Amino acid sequence: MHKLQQVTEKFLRGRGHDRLTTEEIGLLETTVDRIRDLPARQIVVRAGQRVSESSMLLNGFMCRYMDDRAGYRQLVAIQVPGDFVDLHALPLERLDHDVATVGPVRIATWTHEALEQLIAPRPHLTRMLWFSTLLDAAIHREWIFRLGRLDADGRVAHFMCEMKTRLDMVGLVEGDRFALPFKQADLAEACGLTVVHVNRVLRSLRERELLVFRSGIATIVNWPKLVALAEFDPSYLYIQPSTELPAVSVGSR
Amino acid sequence: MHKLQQVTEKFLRGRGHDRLTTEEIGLLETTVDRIRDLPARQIVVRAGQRVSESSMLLNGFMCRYMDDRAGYRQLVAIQVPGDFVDLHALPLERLDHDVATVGPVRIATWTHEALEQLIAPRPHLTRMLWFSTLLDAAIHREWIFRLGRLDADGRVAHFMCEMKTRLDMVGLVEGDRFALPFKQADLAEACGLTVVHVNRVLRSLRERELLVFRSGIATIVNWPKLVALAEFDPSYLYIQPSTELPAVSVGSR
DNA sequence: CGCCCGCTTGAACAGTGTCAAGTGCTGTGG
DNA sequence: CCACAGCACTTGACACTGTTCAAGCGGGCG
Repeated sequence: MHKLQQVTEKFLRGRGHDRLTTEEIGLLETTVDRIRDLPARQIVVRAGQRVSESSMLLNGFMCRYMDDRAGYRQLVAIQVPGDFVDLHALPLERLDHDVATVGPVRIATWTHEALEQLIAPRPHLTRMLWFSTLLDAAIHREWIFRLGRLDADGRVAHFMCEMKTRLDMVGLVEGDRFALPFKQADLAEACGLTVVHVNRVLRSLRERELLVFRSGIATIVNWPKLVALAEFDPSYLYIQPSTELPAVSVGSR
Repeated sequence: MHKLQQVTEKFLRGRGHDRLTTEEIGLLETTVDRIRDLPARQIVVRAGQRVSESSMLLNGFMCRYMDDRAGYRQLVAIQVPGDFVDLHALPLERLDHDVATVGPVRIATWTHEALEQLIAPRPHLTRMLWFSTLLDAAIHREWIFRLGRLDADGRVAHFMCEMKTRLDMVGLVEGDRFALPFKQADLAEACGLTVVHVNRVLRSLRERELLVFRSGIATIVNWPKLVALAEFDPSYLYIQPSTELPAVSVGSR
């Protein structure tokens, strides 16, 4: 039905020690329930809701977030192409947060029924999916660090370093530039800051010639300095050190 | 070797929809590699280190943390009795953070070899272990919310609400009091604050008659007000709503 | 053309950090 | 038994980071 690797092409690309087998890839490809396009800023899953399918993001950006009492959002995760967006819903059954698109996206969806049948007799595949949910957890931890220990400049810089590195792994960085369909308000929600202050931070980063972010395009101007400001160490992304992969450069440290 | 449920007694207690079978419990009990006592403030795993065993916390408190450039720590997780401390190391193989004891602890350890043999032919057990690592991820997300959206009072209050609720599930709350072998400096590291400010927050919570925390004992004075200040909604802890469990009260909302 | 949304800027203010000093308890050695 | 050292905690004064409130700008789209 779907060409081999059409859907899973970017999944776990460059991550971890281990790899999906060709058979596992084929099985995932053929058991996809459907592929859908969704518009920007659409809520896909509501917190507390029972979930019976999980999706992989093929194109675009999605986010997961929680609301505070005043209705302000705190993003708790960003998903980029190749990420399983809500695979954790398979063991958890319901989610503790909302899931929404940022820009327009294309997603592939599996029913939990199909996934369960697929993984039950396949410990290795199960392990790979488990691993992918733990990558998200590792990123969560780094976000805790970011919010708990970095100042505003560092937070925004760190966020950008992470995005650059993750997008690089799936081939979505061109030279020193990458597309990021975020408003300043979205950055604010990701970094625990106000829009006004994010604006000032971006100006500061631009004036210090570290990074330019304008109209959804981020341009890295001085990667080493940005990394230093962000105290960014990509080891939490579990990037495969050696690589027989198609040229996917991995942001230097 | 170990009496049934001696080790796993508190594991996943009151959590989630599903449950370990008696057989699975027995298998976990009999495959424990060893049980150890460790002193307070001992580092157990270093970030980046290859890990070949995972431990369940039987008594005491452990934490996971990351260091910033200046050497200050940011706690990214607290483990309480019944938690698998570093089970995520099984799929991840190495960890992106340090693991240490807070007070003195007792832990049970399984080799990854044993766990792998155990889970390979057992999809349901695998699922339960996967689930338990995702509970940690859900807590991570709530910590992101806590740090991103709450002020200092709210953060400390939220932290205390979470501890109270989690400890309640494993029977470690007596009335409105529970032991928490934390220094104010530890709270600071968990809440992204300075020690000085944690001290002021604790005074404020005490004076407002919400919570008293002194010499490692937390006393809830006004739970509803504390919960409100913390914007605490325990649904992220995936507490089992119905319960045929031995009387384990679950902090009211 | 004009409106709206996202971005930008300024000024005043609040919350938290920093620095510095001091208190009180506990354990230890004289 | 007391003195003292060390550590956790406490408090005050002040600086600074980030927020709040308010206003203005600019470009894309109906």
